Amino acid sequence: MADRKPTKATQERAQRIYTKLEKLYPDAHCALNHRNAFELLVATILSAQCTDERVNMVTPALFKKYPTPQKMAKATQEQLEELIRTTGFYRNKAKNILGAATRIVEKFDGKVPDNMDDLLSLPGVARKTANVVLGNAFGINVGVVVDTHVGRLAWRMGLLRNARDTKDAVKIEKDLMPLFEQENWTMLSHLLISHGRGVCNARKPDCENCQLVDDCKQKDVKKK
DNA sequence: CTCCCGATAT
DNA sequence: ATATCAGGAG
Repeated sequence: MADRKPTKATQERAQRIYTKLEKLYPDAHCALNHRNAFELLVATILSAQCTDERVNMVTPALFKKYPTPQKMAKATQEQLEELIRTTGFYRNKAKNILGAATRIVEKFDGKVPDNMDDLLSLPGVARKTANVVLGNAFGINVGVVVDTHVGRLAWRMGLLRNARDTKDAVKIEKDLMPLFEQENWTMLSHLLISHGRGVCNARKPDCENCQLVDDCKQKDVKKK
């Protein structure tokens, strides 16, 4: 458990990266359309292994029919499945949003919880989804949202202690937290995701047009 | 670890 | 054909 502090060089690189990203994406924000915490919670559950663009195609009809936890809790799983089918994993997701809505009504007075423990008690909600809701719906920075983009970028930019952790979201989160100001944690994931979607994508990173190559390991890998 | 799973890019 | 997309549960 050699949980050493990050090196000063890593700290400085992290700050440099954040500053550049902030200038590149001054209006970075949550790309999942939502009007309140409940909609964001549902949209985030639906976003698993699916583009947020696709999620935004199904949520208007979904929220029109089931705008509140109370209404959604009265839906049948089949009704929900039909509306969310194109997001993939639709049986699990329908069961989870139905179960989450039901639990919110029964245990949380119809309101989406604003703390980590209660959010984690909802079906289909783990740390990533909880961090999204806390950060974007409640403005609470208790952790860093680690999704596939954040994990990939964190590794490419040399912000992880060891490359083995690319699959472990919790370890990635623990590596990232001390490198950035807590008040910036939510924005950090928006910035990394913006860059990860547009430039530093998984398939074909556009290193020629990347402003961060100097702080990136991927450029060496790509030199084939 | 496996499974869930449709849509899109390559 | 294969990889990937704001993951989570068993």
